[in-house]
Amino acid sequence: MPATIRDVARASGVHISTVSRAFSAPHLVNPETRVRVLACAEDLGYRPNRAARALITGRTHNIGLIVADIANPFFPPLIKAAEGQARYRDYHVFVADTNEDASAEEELVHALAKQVDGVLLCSPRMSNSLIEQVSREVPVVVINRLVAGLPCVMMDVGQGARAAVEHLLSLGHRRIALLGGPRGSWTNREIRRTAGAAVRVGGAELTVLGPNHPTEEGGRTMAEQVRRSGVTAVLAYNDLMAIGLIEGLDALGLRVPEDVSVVGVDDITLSRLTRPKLTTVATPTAAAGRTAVDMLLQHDPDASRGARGRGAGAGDRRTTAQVMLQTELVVRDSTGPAPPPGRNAAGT
Amino acid sequence: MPATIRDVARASGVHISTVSRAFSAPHLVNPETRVRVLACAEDLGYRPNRAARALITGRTHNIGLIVADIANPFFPPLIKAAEGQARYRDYHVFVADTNEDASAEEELVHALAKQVDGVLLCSPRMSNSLIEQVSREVPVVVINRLVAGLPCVMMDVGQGARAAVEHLLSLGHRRIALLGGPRGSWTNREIRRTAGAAVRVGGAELTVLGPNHPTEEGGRTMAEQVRRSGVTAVLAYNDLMAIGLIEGLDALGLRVPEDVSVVGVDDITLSRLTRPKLTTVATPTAAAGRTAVDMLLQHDPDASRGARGRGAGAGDRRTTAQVMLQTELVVRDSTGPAPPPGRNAAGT
DNA sequence: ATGAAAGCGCTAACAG
DNA sequence: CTGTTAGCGCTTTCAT
Repeated sequence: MPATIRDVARASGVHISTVSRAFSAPHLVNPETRVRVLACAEDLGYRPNRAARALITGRTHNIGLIVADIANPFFPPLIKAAEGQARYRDYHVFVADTNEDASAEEELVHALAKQVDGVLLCSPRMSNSLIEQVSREVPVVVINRLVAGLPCVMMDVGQGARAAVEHLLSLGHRRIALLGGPRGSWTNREIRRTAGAAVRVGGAELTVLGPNHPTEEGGRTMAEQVRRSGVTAVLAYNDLMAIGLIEGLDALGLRVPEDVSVVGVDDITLSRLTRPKLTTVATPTAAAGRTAVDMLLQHDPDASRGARGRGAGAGDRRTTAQVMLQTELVVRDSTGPAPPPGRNAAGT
Repeated sequence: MPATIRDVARASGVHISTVSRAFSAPHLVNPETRVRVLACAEDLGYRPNRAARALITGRTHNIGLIVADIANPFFPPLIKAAEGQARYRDYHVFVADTNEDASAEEELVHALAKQVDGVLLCSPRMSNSLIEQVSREVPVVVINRLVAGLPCVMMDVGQGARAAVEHLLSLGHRRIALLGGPRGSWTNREIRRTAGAAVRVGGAELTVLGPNHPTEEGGRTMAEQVRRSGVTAVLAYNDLMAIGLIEGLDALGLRVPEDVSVVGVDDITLSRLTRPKLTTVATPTAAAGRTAVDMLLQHDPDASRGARGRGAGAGDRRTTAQVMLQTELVVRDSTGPAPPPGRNAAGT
């Protein structure tokens, strides 16, 4: 039913290879012929079949985007940015949700491999060695993880966590808890490492609580343990957990920030809308999505448009870049001066 | 580099068509041969190339999902559910974002048409006639809109709006505002129609404010007008606007629900997390996503699994169903008794 | 500048 | 049950 290249050839009185060229190598065809062919194509509503083309060129003009949980508010802005940048470069994008399951990730890469020119792995839960392995089947760019030898886009949550801790120290907090995220998360390790160092430098004390499920629920259920730990401030793995924790603390009669200060990570939209507004480490998720797409498509031969590095420092060279995007501490209302000793209900 | 059907044929000593059958029509091949072939395939890491297969079968095992704004918190749960259901049926899904632009919608359908077996149009901004037109190029299921002759999945926001208004009336509110959404939204019309009727039945007064951009910002900027209108309760087009409005009212010194009651629509995750917690009309977005996929794939010949109607009433018959999913009023903390006359700062 | 022919990876009759 | 043949829609040598 849809018009094929043959229909266009017939209508315009040329051979199909000429029609083909009119689309994919316009300079090889006589301007007049080309105009005529294109006009016929337009008339018939003809569009080259990308799949058929891919069969022979080996390039599909599709990319895959694999995320742990579409409904986690961290991802949609990243997906949106990646999809936008991809389509700007004339690529379509498959989105797949793994439900936080590492084996689903692997299966998905294999299933998608033949249909895409590359895959974006967002905050993968797979092991590094598995990532390296699948990257031999299809080009991969990893987001939110450092994998040697592979192109990676990271956000410098380490720096952000340090800034957060220093902020808390400057407010007089001396007993700080880290509400950890999921096992196997690179981000989680980074936060833990740098927060640990910063707390040590400040001569304070860090209690690590976790690992936890990176959700609001995960945060809420930890409220009791936070209270018992006797800390006056908490740095959470992400905003969702921070918000859940605030709710949980509230239910226990602890006020934020009067009794306990809470800092999140990500700066999802939600964090501006809760009360108190959340102090958090803002991560450039949209930029990460764009940059990752640019890195994946960096060798695209027919990059007609948008080819040159938008998105911070993807680099034009034929190198396997590893990009670290900067983060920023956004101070809002969930952090405040440490309460005077004895005021916190700790342990009682 | 990746193994082809020919490699498998060579390795297992059979003709390629036997390999093909081993995968797509297993019952037509001798069990022993099949086992051997499958083993070789496994060894070589062979996977049928879906695109090549599609070229001849005409079915891609892909679907397209076109949404106005991935980052709008209403959509991710829908996308997640649709993607999950699609993959459960062994389909991959393209996701595309139109940035609320009708012409982008149309273009996207055309661009995707050849690569998918069908498209889900989520809350389309296109005109009905345009939708009908594109539906001749590729099968379409429409979500959140009624288009004659096409399969549609709707949520009964009308019923929900009525329930919301009745809730407000029972709290003593007599002057109610409707904070409208975007022009061209079917949902918006439904809410307006039924809310109008319910208010009339209750002998109260309805002020319509809008249309507005369906965002938090859209709600916030209307706060002043809401105050001037002198109403004691507001029904907003969606939760985002309701939350924005609450913020705006707060900035004007009006308390929710003491001075003004506010009801949203959608029950996005956020509405449980703001203060006050939002009273809202919960829409079954995940069910809508699943149902729409089931309707789209209803004639799938090789529905090996998940074929029979999960998802409310998609129906097995060869009909063009139009499904209306039920909504539910969730009463939380943003609604309360109407303030005694004179207490509201209206008009002053 | 254009046409002819071969073939990408696969499935679908049709024989046998 | 398995092999043969043709061909899906397109690009790409190779001629002309």
